[in-house]
Amino acid sequence: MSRSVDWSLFDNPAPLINMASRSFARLGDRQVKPLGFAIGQMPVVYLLRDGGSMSQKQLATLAKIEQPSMAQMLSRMERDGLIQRSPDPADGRSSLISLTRGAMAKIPKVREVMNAGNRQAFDDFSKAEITMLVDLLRRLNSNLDRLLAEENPGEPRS
Amino acid sequence: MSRSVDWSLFDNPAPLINMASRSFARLGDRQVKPLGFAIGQMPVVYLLRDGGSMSQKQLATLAKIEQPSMAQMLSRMERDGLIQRSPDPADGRSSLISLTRGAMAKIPKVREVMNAGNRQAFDDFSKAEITMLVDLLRRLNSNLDRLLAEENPGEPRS
DNA sequence: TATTGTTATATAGGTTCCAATGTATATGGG
DNA sequence: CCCATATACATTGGAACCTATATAACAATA
Repeated sequence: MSRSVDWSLFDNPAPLINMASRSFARLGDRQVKPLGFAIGQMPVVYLLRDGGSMSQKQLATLAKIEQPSMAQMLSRMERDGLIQRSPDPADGRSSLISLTRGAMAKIPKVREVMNAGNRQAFDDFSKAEITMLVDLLRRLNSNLDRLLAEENPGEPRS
Repeated sequence: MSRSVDWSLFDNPAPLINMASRSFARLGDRQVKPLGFAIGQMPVVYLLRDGGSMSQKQLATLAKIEQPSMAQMLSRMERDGLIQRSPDPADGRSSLISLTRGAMAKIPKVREVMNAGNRQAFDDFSKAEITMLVDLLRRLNSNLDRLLAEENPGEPRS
């Protein structure tokens, strides 16, 4: 009677993707937490890694998360001494965000552990298989973006 | 100078998977919210869909989320009239969870909209490509599980 | 039976996401 | 110059995860 109970629950792409996403997050958090970072902060670190600065809006757009999520994350990063804000001389509403020297100094180690973790996760994958996976995921994401944009009466275009 | 800024951020599998997971969640939420469900509740609905009942622990294990996450979700589902708890006659600590009649009645429509959404997301994918994607994801998940289990001094085996 | 350990839930605290809304600064047209 | 609108950011509230503990019932044993 419990024949198909826990079978097809993880046979579809969506739950598998959700599962992988959570596992990556847990694993990544373990890797970068000793360095004082969280996994969700990686896009910000990446975007500001060469000492540049940009507005909260830019960061949210490039990292593809909503502005409130970015605002919340930046306030935690500021609290933890990872970023600093300086008023934008050209626009009184916005401030320019950059990494602190302490955060910059830790970037090499961050790259290192992240790369190591990635290698392990794709241990038995051939280069072709990784390429294939990335390609399929990119197509899937573009489909999903389209669906989200379509059914969202919000912003048809800019 | 902004040559590689927003390029390689989404070239690796992990961020692509995270992105897809979030998109699926948003899309799924839109689809099942009119029916009174949330996307995260789908595993519970699936596991109890034929009127059976099980403990919170079983649900958490089968849905592959932690027990506190399940507890929190079940309390929301109870609040929303989707599930009911009855004391387990055989064990005073646990209660048996089952779907309410109202929730059961809505399952066909849930299946319908979920299937439709899935079809759209994989619109331009061949059957072989979906199979390939599922296969790659399953392998990835098993690698990730292994990594999480290894580095976790917590539960070696059960 | 009293102690000790295990198990099922519950609770607390924190992160990352979302939607919706408020606030303050720019900006462009009358 | 003033007002309407657009924009940048902040705030609120909620969902779905996590880790770490507490509580209470059960189970095994000394």
